[in-house]
Amino acid sequence: MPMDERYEPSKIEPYWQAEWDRAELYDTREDRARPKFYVLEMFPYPSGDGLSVGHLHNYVPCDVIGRYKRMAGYNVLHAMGWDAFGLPAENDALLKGRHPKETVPRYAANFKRQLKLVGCAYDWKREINSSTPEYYRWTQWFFLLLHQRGLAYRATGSQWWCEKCRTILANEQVVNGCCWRHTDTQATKKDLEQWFFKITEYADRLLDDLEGIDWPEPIKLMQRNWVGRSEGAELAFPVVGHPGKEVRFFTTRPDTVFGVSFMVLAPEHPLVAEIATAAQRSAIEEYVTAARRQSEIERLSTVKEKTGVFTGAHARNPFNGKQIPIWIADYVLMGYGTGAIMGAPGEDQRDFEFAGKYGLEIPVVTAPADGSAAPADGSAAPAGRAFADYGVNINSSNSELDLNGMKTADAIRAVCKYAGEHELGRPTVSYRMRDWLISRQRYWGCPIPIVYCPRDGIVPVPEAQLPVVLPDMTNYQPSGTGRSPLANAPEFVNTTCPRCGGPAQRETDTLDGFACSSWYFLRFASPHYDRAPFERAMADYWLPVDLYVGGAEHAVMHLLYARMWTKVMFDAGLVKFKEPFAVLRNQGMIWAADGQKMSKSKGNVVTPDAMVEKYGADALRLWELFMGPFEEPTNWNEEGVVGTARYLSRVWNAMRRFVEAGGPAGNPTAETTRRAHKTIQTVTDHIERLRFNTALATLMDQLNYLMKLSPEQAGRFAFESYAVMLAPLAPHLAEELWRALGHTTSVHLEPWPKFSKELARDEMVTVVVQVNGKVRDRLQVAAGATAEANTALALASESVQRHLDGKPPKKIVYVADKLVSIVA
RNA sequence: GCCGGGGUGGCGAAAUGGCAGACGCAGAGGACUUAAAAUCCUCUGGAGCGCAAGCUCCGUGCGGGUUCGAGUCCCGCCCCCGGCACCA
Repeated sequence: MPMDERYEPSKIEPYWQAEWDRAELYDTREDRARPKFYVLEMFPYPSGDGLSVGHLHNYVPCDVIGRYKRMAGYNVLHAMGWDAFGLPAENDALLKGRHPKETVPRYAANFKRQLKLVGCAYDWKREINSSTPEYYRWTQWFFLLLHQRGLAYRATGSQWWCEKCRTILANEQVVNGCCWRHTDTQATKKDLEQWFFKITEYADRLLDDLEGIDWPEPIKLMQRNWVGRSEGAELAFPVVGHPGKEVRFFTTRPDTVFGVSFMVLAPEHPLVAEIATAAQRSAIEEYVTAARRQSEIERLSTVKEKTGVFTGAHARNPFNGKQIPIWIADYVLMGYGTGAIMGAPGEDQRDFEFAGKYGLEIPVVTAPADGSAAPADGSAAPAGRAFADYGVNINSSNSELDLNGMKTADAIRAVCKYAGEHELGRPTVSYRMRDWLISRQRYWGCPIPIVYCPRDGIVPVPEAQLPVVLPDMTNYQPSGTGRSPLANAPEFVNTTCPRCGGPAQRETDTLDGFACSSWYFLRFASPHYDRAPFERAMADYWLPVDLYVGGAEHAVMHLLYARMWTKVMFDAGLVKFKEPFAVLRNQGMIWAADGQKMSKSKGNVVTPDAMVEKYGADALRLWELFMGPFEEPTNWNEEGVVGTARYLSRVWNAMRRFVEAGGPAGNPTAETTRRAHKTIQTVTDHIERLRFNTALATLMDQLNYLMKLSPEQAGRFAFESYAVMLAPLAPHLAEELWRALGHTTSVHLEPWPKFSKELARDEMVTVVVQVNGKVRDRLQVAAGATAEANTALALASESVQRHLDGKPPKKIVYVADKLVSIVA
């Protein structure tokens, strides 16, 4: 078929997109003779702004992998869906006065149109939307599963609250301690009964199973730090004058127990009210109120000076009988450990600062193990800071226990043993991670399938009655009471108890959006199955995900929650894998040309629509791939698209010249054949390793080479394999080239080209000759030449002789086919 | 403050411890054209030497080190980006 004189993407791209749809080219096939490959990108929230070229830096590379794997012989599952519940949609709805039920599908349709516009190949028959009853029915089902397994419970949690909005605020809606809409109104905390998932029960497994998955190390590290496992001891000191009352606390350094000079309780600690003396009461109350106004990040800031208030009460350290003051301070959090600590200022920098500020004693009980700079006995800490490292105990003994001279690790064991024998405490593991608060006082979310019955209490909605449908409210403004807008829908709230049939009320909170995204990867395996969240056989076949791609901003929460749910499913016998994502990669963020985040308000958004119109979808795709390493962030630069568009034009012209010459088998030289095979080898390797930028550079290089040859010299193999390799990268142009080469089937059904290692091997190599570390000559020699031969050639070089200047070589380093390094 | 990732031409970037700057953008010169666009060819890190082919020196944030050889490994700094957690 003859080719047009010029490459005009606007003529060919819509044609092939329609053709692929018609041929159902990207429908998932389940050919059991082929291995499966499940590639997935984190499903997006379909915003009204549509996709930017920044988003495509995730979708285009995944599309390339999906297309490549299909050609390489895999059954590929690659589908797309919408994470459509949540705060952004609800805010957008309140702002524009349009119901999310109407806007979400419209926005999603726009995303879909844009993805099709750039030629991304998804199996759209598997499209899912987390805000549809067909989907969230099963999110509710999972809630019931967790509830049934004792992993969902109710407890008090505090939430930010704005007195003017009369509504709950998300963390991100609190700016400088005030409401985002009312910058003059201090946000306060409101206590509410809410639902939690017991993710802490999975803490150790979430840590241990990181070992077996291929994820970026920084992400694994962030997860480990988030879980924050630490080993230590839980001890208890009795409160003086309050028989039966004690301060229980966790410490990682029980060895420093002889150096405790005070205790600190979190301001919220229940013991505070009981033990505070009358004289201190008002100061305490004032401090507690102030502490509750701060965000956690503020409270935990290291740059801020430590503050606290004395309760007036004392505790007795049972290890040495000392009476020590009990304080409260905001640097101790109720949510970690037991909400209390022992103050060992000689060995903990925070305690050191606190003791310094309030004139508390600073005993020293640990000395450096090497004996250097051993602090003087007594109360003065050395060098103006705590000695927090492990060392050797000093000043640490009572009549039964003598730690002096013991190394820290041994002293820890000794204290734990002693504490156990005297019922003072026990070794404990503590975690930084807290349980997952899943209640949201919002309208646009998945209703929690729970009913409150005056007779039967908390009753889960039976599975057969799912879904609990989100009512179609016209007024989803905040309720003003702190409850979700659903509380304003009596037809929703008022129901009958599933157990006794009597009048009852529905739970009005909705589920955290992270619940929807904790299982969606399973839904794609059987998206229309209506008897369970997924069809077992399909899940067994497709899961786990072979390549999961998304931004590093989801390093912790989403990925941790999805991992936890998967483990719950495993425990329930629903799936046979423990980890949902075998391989994870993070694409680099694309900033706008001005280095800022692309956003409509900044007016720096570049849309795929504009780029496709100007340069074509293939050119845009190629620039997304070529602009830099896939995992590195970079700034958008439109001028680069000119380059990839020009490259595609050159491909077109080269192919046209070849086809017009009759597409000859030709008689390529060994070198030309070698280059063709080596190109396949390199491109294959680089795509496998997600190094799309260098894969493309290799193809550009090869094109430059082919253009210097006549069609006869280049030969058919070079051009055919070239067109096939272009298929995942520039899918529209590749179809056109393939057809021009005389084929009648889609290039996307072709097998990935094979190369011969034998033929790809270099015949001639450049051996670099160095004298004293500087390059002085280059030898063009046959690959595999002997060390003797190459060394002799190197020494014979005129330039080498000149730089040796008559001196005899002292040493010669030889690297086969690479280098002769002469040291004179 | 802590943790993680970076710093290479005018720009985006290449480079298993072995030729620094592949590939592209921008720029300069030339060919084609009445002209322009498009396309094609040549040059393009800095300094110096040479009529010339070419040659020499310097150069991967800064300062040290290891090595025959360092953009790459080690130690100490500076700057930028991301994340967050004073976690007892």
